[in-house]
Amino acid sequence: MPELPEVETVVRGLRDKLVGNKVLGVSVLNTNTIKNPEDISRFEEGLNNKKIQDVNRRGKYIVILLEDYMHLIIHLRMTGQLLYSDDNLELTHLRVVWNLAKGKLYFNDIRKFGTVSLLASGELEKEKGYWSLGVEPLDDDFHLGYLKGKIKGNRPVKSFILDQSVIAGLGNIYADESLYLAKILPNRPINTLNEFELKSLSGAIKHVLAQSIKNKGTTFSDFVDSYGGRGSNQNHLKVYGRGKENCYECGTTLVKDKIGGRTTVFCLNCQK
DNA sequence: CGATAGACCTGTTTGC
DNA sequence: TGCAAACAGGTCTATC
Repeated sequence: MPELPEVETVVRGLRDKLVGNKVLGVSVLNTNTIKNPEDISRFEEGLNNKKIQDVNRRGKYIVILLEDYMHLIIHLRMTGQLLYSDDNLELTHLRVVWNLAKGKLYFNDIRKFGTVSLLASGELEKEKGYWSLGVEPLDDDFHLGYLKGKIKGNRPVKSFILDQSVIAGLGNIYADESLYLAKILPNRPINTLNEFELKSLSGAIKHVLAQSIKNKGTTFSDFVDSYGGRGSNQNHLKVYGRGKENCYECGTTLVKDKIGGRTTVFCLNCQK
């Protein structure tokens, strides 16, 4: 479900409610949600009476920083939801609950793919996906030079930009949208893109992500913000989910194909 | 090194 | 209508 804009929307909603708040206790309802289940007692007790100092996002990871440099690292994967409420919520797929001095934090996840781990500062490399993340695409250091430095081999440009060690937080929706906006075919080998195309691509990625954050993310079915609200960016998508429909720009039937194992939609006329 | 398939789960949509 | 297959925003691992 959630890519960078959705995770950013969740983090922005949580920050005010969590920073300065304090963890009183944790209930784990599905042990497999915890990344190191053998360490479950440490997870359940390690946060008691710890103050929350900050709530941030890195790629698609949510990072909650607590006293003593403890990091609560949460990945929503496909259907995870992180909800805050002052009242008791009845949730059908509840996996973890944090009891706070004020309110509660709920991790709800239909498919159980989501993960939560508790790590000290010196242990962050244990979270391999987190540790090896590439640049934040909305930061200034995501630019032509960065992309050129990352290019090797000839894999499809779509696989390249979905690689989290290249661009942190880009997922299937915004990869397709960015390639459409940049007018580049998703199966183009990455080493055939010229500088102009790489520049348009990085610009398109920034534009598409920023627009979705403004719209509070894309909601098809499961994504909600930290209060259960839906995003509206699904009303602005140009290609994702529109296979066999007509291109808004030229009317050509959009093609749906598999690239790098992921469903991909594009316009054979607008994209070169 | 890269590409591909399968695994992890549950719910919804599609196709015969 | 009914049921089985296919599919879904994401990673991780094994295998070639």
